[in-house]
Amino acid sequence: MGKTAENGPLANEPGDSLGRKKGQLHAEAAGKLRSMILSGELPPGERLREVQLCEQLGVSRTPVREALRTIAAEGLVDLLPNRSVVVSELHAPDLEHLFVVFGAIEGIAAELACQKITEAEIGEIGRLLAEMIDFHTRKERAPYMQINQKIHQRTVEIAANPVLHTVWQSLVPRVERARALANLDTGRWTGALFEHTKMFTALASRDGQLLAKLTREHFLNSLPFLQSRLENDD
Amino acid sequence: MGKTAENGPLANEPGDSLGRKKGQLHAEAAGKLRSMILSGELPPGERLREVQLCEQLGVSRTPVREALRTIAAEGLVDLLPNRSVVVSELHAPDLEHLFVVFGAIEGIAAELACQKITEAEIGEIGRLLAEMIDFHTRKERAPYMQINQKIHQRTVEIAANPVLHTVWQSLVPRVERARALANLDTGRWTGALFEHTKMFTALASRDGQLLAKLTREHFLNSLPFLQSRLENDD
DNA sequence: AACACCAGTCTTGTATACAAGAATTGATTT
DNA sequence: AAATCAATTCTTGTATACAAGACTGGTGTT
Repeated sequence: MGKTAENGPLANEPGDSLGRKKGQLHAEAAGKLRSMILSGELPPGERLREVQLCEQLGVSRTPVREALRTIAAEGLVDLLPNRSVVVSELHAPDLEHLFVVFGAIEGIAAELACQKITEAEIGEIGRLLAEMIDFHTRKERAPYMQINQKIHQRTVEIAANPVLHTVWQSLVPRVERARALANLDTGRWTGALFEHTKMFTALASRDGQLLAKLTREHFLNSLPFLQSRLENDD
Repeated sequence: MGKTAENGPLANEPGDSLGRKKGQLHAEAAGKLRSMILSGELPPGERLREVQLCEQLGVSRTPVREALRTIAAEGLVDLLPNRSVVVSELHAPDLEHLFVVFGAIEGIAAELACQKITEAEIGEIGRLLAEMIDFHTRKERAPYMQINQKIHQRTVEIAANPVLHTVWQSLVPRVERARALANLDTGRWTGALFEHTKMFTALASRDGQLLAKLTREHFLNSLPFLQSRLENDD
């Protein structure tokens, strides 16, 4: 009977050389679910049955349910009362709303970051950008996206405004999901990279006004690619 | 021993004339916890023990834990791994962070509202402003605050961006609490009112840039009054 | 043949039991 | 007397059991 959680992918074996912390299965489950949704493995509209997720994640329903609450608050899934939870849809009009707001948020972050950034941090971002360019030339999309995300995250951290950080965090999963789609277009991918280099120049010279403007444009430029892609799929 | 959930405050009595649906205790618990935190009943830094919350809310640990995950994703509490959940802090320095972000959010709302507002809506806001001025001259602060809040809310609604609306709603309770304090100062009260009239002029002439600027300033001007007041209390 | 109704099944919602990780207190040692 | 360690207690993390609400398929009636 109880064969559920003994050796699932999240279970940490005794000989786990990574020294992974135990506990917090719900956090790990939330992470897993996030990436499953962002990767498209769980497409929009998909009904998520709890027991099925339990089997896939190798944990019981309790952490799965808690994880679902977490990602529901992040807007990745919708909770239907007494019915299955479903992966939330990404409609084209909603996307414009999201990107307008998110661009503005990152714009504020950009301005604040320019005021507060240190030389060491400029160097750090520069190294990340170099890595990202590298992955782009090698056409390795997954690592590229990871570094891209890291640059945006570090910028918000450097802005050093916890309220801003919280708001940003609440929006970023949805944006991340959309961005994953957008960069499937190779032309936009290169364009986005070019914009990033311009943004770095503005950051390095601490031109907050310019960086904010570039940041807002960066998001608005991605929008049409996303929207056209959404129209095809859904 | 099982006396926990039979008659807690969340249990819906048979004679409940509201016809409230059963189930969804976790959602109700989340709502209760939200208002307890926003009202200050659960002050920042407070350690939340699950069983204690269970007794207060009259439910078992399962919905309480799910509710905690929800409001944690909203940033109201911090989840310490294997330790108690604590209400997230917000002191005087944080207040500046809050107002910078909130001012920017309302600034975006202002710009969007200027693009979309109808003549009828301009009239509506104008009437609200007139009412507010009336309450100010009569020194009736509570109704003044209510109208004030209504004007800001209508502006965000007119902006017609659901993402923006959600973000705004997540921040407004904290701002509202702070604003209640700030207007205790009569000088600032009059100043705020004057700013509101200028903001209305900008809105009526659909000058989004100007309105956004005035809005941001409106919040920044309130800040010093609040901060001095917080230093005394906490 | 179409519709309504009922039973069986599936899925979620909640409570509780159990285990493991922290914190605390008291005793023992130096 | 102070510090350290051990044992108790407290708290969180996870699994499972049970109940109640939705879905599905089939049967009977019109």
